[in-house]
Amino acid sequence: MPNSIRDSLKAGGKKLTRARIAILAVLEQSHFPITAAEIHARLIKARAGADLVTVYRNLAMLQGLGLLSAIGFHEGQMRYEVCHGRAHHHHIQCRGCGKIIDLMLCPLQNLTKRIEEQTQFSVDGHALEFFGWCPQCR
Amino acid sequence: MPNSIRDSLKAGGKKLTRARIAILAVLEQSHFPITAAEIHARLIKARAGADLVTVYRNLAMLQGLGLLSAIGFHEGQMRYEVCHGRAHHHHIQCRGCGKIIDLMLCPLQNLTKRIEEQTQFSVDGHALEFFGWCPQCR
DNA sequence: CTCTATGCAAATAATTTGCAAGCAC
DNA sequence: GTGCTTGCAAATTATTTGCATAGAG
Repeated sequence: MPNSIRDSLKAGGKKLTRARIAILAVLEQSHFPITAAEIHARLIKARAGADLVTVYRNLAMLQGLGLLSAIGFHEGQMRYEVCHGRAHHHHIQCRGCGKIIDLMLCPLQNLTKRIEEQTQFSVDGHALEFFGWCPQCR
Repeated sequence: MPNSIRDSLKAGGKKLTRARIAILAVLEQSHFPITAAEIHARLIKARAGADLVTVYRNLAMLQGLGLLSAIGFHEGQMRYEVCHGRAHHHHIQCRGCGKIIDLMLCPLQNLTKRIEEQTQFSVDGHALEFFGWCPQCR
C-alpha cells in the first residue's frame, strides 16, 4: 500500500495489523468497488483470513479517515473503493451482469454554487452512478 | 391518486385494493422520498393499517411499472418517491438532520452520449444525490 | 506495558419468501 | 369464480455491538 496511506493511519493512531494490511491490499488490488463479503472471500482465498466483522470495522475506520469511499448501486449492499490518491470519478454498472466501470469524469464541478444559493445548504459531497447495459448483455 | 396511475395499474393487470390505494395516497402526499417503514407508520396512523410486507410488495410492483423510483442516501434503507407525472429531478440531504430537499435540475442530459461512446454501454438511468448541511445544522 | 484491534457470538435492521385465506373484477 | 393480493410467520441478508483475548508500538 502507498506510504501515504500508512502515514494517514499512523496520524490517526491506527496500528498496522496483519488483518488491516491484508484488507487494504485487497481493496487496492480491486479494479472496481467491492463489497465487504467479497473482500472477506478474497482474504480467505489469500490465506489471510480475517473475520467479516473485522472487515466491516476497518471499512468504517477507513471511511472515517477519508481514505475510502462507499458507493451504493441499489444492490442491497454497499461497495467500497480506495479514494485516497485517486482522481475524483464516478461509475457505471450494467443492469445485466453487474459489471462496474470507472468513468473518469464529473460534471458537477460548477453546480455546487448554484445548489448552495438555491437551497441555503452548504454542499460537501455527492453520489453519482450511471446504469445501463454493457456490450455483452445488451 | 391521478387517474393516470390508475390507468397504469389497470394496464398492468393490477387491482385497486384498499391497501394499495392507501399506500399510493401516502406516497403522493409525501413531500420527499420516504422509507417503507415510514409508509407503514403513516398507514397505521391513518387507520389504513396494511402489513409492512404489503408495503414492500407494492413498492416493488410500482417500481416495475415505472411509476415509482427508489433512491438511496446511504442510510441503510431505501427511500421511494412517485416519479410518474413528475419532472425528472434530484435531491440533497442534510448530513445533520437528514432533511431532504428537491433539486429541480439535472446536469446530466448531455452526458449520456459521451459515456456511451466511452464505455460501449447503453445508458438508461442514473442516480444522483447531493449531501451537505442545512441552515439549521450548519 | 498500554491501548488498539481482533474473533466469536449474538443482536439489529432491512428486505424477501411461503403459504393459506381474502377480495377485486 | 379466478387470479391477483394480503397477512402472518419465518427466512435471508447486511451490518452492528459486546466482551474477552491477542498483538502492535
